[in-house]
Amino acid sequence: MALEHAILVSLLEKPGSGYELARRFERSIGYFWTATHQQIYRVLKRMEADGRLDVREVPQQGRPDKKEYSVAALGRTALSQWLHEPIEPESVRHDLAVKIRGAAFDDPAALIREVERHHRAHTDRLAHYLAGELRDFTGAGAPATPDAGRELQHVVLRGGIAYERMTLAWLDDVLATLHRIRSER
Amino acid sequence: MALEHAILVSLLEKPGSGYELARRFERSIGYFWTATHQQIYRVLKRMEADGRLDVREVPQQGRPDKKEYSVAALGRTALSQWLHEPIEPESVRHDLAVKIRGAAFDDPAALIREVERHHRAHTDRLAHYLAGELRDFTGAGAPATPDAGRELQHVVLRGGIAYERMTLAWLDDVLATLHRIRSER
DNA sequence: TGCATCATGTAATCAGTTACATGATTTT
DNA sequence: AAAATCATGTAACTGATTACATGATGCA
Repeated sequence: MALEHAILVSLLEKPGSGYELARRFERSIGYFWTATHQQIYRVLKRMEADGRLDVREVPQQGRPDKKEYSVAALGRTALSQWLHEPIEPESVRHDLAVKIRGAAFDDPAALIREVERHHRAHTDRLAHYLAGELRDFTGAGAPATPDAGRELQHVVLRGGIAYERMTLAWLDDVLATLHRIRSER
Repeated sequence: MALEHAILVSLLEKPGSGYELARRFERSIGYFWTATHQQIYRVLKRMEADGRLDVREVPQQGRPDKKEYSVAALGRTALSQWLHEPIEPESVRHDLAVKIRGAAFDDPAALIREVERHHRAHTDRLAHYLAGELRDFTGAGAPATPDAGRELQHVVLRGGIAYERMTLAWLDDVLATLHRIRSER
């Protein structure tokens, strides 16, 4: 269960409420782990009950009060322990690949639109990552000699960028293949 | 739920038993969708009850009897319908990236072994994919003018190869970063 | 004799998604 | 006046994993 660990990492980087975590899972942390607010609230509650997190009620003006979570000693040791355990290289789940192979039993040309849609989504995501990289790591405002934490954040972001670039190149390949199949029959 | 659809595609390519499907999910289909035999048997039973699959008891000699599943008319239309529905570009779940960011709060150097282990696993997987490509698509025994089905299988496999290559390059980047961090402090 | 392969399943649990629900404030 | 943002949750369901369970054949 890496959601708990992703939450621990995010709260170590900066304490925050369930709502704020849900935001982060749409941004930075969400580049490599997704979660909805429903899931987050449930897990936060459990982790607090288990003593992994501390909560603090923060009254706010002009906004509803929030519960600010931070990592307790137990949470830190849980994370440390997980970091020292080996994990399995993840198994892939790729719907679009299932569709592409399924298209052999249907109309392959009908998939072109869908693949183009995915291409646009990945183009957007890549632009978003690159903007983030410029803002946080390679731009004028970024520190010249980053600490270990920033270096690690950056290498993870570079992974996201490499993934999106690879995916776009592959989607080009898929589109070329679909066009070829359409013109051949 | 793409498991149902992955099963439909696999059974359209070739009918087979739950056991055989479980094998395939460790090989070809498993390149982009994983499932264990427990899951497969459960889903097969449900799909048969829903009329999407036909079953045939096949007596065997020297082996236990098996139930051979094949796609029924209802299954074909279900697949066709799914192929025409748009799906969301998948959300990523990447444990190792969580670990890498978490390492900032622990000992980054301790991750080097783990990353090296992943590197080896991906090297093996790439070799496996490349061997499959040579055997089925680019080698001497492969047909010179493949049909649409084979072309689509090949482009999916090329995606797997591209993914493994990208991952290996990124893991090199991660290792270089971890070594740099270790030597800097 | 013991291990690997073929073959099929149940039960319990955990993780994740979807739908429903509320209510204040701020911006258009 | 309506829509978006901030903020937190419950309930039901679906999907996935882990553990348990059985039994035959074939090979070393």
